Amino acid sequence: MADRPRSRQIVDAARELLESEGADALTMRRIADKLGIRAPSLYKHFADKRAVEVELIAQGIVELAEAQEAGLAAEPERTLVALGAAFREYALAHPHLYRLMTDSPLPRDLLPEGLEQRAALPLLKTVPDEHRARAVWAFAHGMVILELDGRFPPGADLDQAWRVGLDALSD
Amino acid sequence: MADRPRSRQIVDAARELLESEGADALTMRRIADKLGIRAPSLYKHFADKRAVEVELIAQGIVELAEAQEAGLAAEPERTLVALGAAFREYALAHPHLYRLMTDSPLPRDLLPEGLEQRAALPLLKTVPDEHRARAVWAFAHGMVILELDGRFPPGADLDQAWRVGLDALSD
DNA sequence: CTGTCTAGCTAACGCCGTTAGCCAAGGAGG
DNA sequence: CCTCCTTGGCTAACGGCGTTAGCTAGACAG
Repeated sequence: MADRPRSRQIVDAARELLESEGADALTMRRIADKLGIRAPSLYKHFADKRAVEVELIAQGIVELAEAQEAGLAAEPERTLVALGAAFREYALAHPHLYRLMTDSPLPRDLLPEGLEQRAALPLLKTVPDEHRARAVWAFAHGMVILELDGRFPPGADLDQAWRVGLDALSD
Repeated sequence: MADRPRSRQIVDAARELLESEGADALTMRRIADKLGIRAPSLYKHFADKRAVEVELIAQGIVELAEAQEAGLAAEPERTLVALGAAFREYALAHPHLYRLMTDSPLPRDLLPEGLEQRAALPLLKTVPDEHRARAVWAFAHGMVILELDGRFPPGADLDQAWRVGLDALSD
């Protein structure tokens, strides 16, 4: 269902709304408006709003993984730093999407099989120990989401915090 | 306004709803129901729903700081471990409140003066370097929110991840 | 020609936060 | 004692939300 052309258009419209105006703008009526149809018609293509969101979440997960892989490829030494930089850069470039991806419990049953492992690959390649990898993930996610939410004091040197954190978690 | 007795009752009702049924249950009508009044009457006490939420957020910040201080006091060695344990314990005990506290950009202008510094004190006492302190905060928040959102693989040994992370960030 | 499926539509439901406007009770000042 | 103002309720309503029910125009198959 989700790969029919109309469904793609719906997801594309949703993504545009989300990225340009944030989560509040992501409503069924607004999506339909963009396509020149009425909101109830969307339900011919998706079971509910959550199903549309899940598509966006899946997109985000894939793109975030790709960004990390590209970061690794571009800077084969200092891999953890490259990984962290790519992670942060993607999140800051797509703040609303990143928030959507992480705001709610992961809808595992609705996501494509294997997506989760795929997303974890770049990190696990760089940090083979699973416990340490989880610590790095938590650190990176924490840094990004606190930055997105403006929780650090204005003017705080976040580059430095990233450096200190990744350095400590490196060895 | 917020310290008048009726206002306290409203915040108490809101907190009960939030903690027992989650954010979806935190509506002006549900709050009013609990007090045997109608939703519009709440606006005699609070400008809008966000103002009620801000009270809850302020409560959470204070309690989280107190929990960390108590944790430190109980285990004066291995301070970072004590701090982390207290942090995690509080968040897991009040998942919906913790989420409310961290889901949105911090409403600095609406919070009592000095609250933010107060909240940071236990950590800064333990980790004087501000950059390292921020890294620890990000790690702790990341661990907690990923755990609350069920993002770690089921069965993952999170105690171990906490240990590895805090140990790495310790020195 | 007939039937079925697709993808649109309108109308409506029950929520939500919020506003406008009314009113009863109580205390303050003359 | 009467008047006036403030406090804290109320009802009615608005515009938005996700969603459902039920209808229909068109394409396409047998």
